[in-house]
Amino acid sequence: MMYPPKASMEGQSKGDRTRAAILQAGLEVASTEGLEAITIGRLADRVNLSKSGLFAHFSSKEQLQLEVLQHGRNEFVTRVIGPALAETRGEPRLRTLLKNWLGWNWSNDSRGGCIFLQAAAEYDDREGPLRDALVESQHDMVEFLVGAAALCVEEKHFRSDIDPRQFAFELYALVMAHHFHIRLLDDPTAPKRTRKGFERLLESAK
Amino acid sequence: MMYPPKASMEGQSKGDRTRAAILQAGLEVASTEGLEAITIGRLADRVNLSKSGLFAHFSSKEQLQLEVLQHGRNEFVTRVIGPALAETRGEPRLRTLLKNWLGWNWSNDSRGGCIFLQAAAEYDDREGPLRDALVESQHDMVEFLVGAAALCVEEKHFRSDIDPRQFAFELYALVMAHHFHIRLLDDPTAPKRTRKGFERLLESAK
DNA sequence: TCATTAAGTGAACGGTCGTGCACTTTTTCG
DNA sequence: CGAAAAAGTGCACGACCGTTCACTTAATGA
Repeated sequence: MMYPPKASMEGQSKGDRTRAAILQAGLEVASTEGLEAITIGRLADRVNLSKSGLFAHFSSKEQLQLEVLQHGRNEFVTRVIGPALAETRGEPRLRTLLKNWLGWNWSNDSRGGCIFLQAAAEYDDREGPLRDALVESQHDMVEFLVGAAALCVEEKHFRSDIDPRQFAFELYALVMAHHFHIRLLDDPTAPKRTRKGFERLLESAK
Repeated sequence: MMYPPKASMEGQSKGDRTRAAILQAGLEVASTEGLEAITIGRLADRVNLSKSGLFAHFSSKEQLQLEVLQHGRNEFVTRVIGPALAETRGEPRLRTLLKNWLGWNWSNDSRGGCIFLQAAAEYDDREGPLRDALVESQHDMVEFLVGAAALCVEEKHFRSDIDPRQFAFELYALVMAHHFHIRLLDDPTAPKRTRKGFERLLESAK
């Protein structure tokens, strides 16, 4: 009796805990460097496992990547979508969404990346299950934005002739530009510009 | 005397022609799959050379990538920036710029990619000469946009209180969203939405 | 507690990568 | 034409990759 599982880990076997640690480490790597940058050896070092020890948790590297992506979706729902849904429909929800979305990052340093935007560049030209899963997640994301914009129309926060899909397109555009300016150009004014663009977008929809 | 150089290639040695073919092939690969997807062997096959034969033209793979990126910059200037500069300053120049920008692609199929946006995702977290070169090119790009917007103010096409840098941010945002929707989501309405966003952007600046 | 099962290890495989080198072939030019 | 220089080849190397497998170690539950 040396290292009994802590009470806080109740109901989780050792394997489950290790698996969770792997997926979390994978998400961190994928968010900054991409899903293709995930390497069994590198990830094994990060969680203090041997290559084969880590590999044994998954049937293939692709399966590992798929589960990392799914973990990213879960975390995004928890940290961004959920808080927005808890807000009043219409404009307030949209504002909460953007706030949490811009704070959605994973790395330890101050320039965290987005696993979805990284993966989008990696799989926009490649076929296979990973691309399919990514496309599905981004389709869902767009549809959520469209729905959120449609609610603004419904709640009379927007004019009735506003096209929710066009609104969603332009909102996502701003978030992408934010990511680009922060991460590549290291531009500290990016959040301010993103919010300003957002305000203009809202204003022209009213 | 079997295969004399054609007259059209006058002034170019065989080595120069091979080099140009390599850079062009490299640009095609980099535009769709990224600069990191460039592999000596793959590129050698594409231009019918042996690995070492191709390698002999460059001092390292990194140097090859740098030259491919530079080739991309040159092509972008020729095909996008140039035609815009030939147009009247202000709004007409901006419209020409966007038109050619959206047509800026390199692949054979209908979903050509942009070497800069691909590379942005690849190097936004990595240090080194490649990132430096990319950042410089994108900095220049942004400054060109800022200048083009500033000319709109100067020509009284825009209100005098319009911030050119904010305008540039939002314009680039639309182009990024275009790329994303075309390539990942395979959305044929992307050009229409991009132009609609552009019109709204212009309208709110007048 | 102790046998059963789960979790993790280490070495090895075939494959691809960038790079170096000795060599052959082709181009170039006096 | 023929020699010098340029261009291209073939092979090998060390490093890292994903994956397999026989094995050891640790966790689990009756």
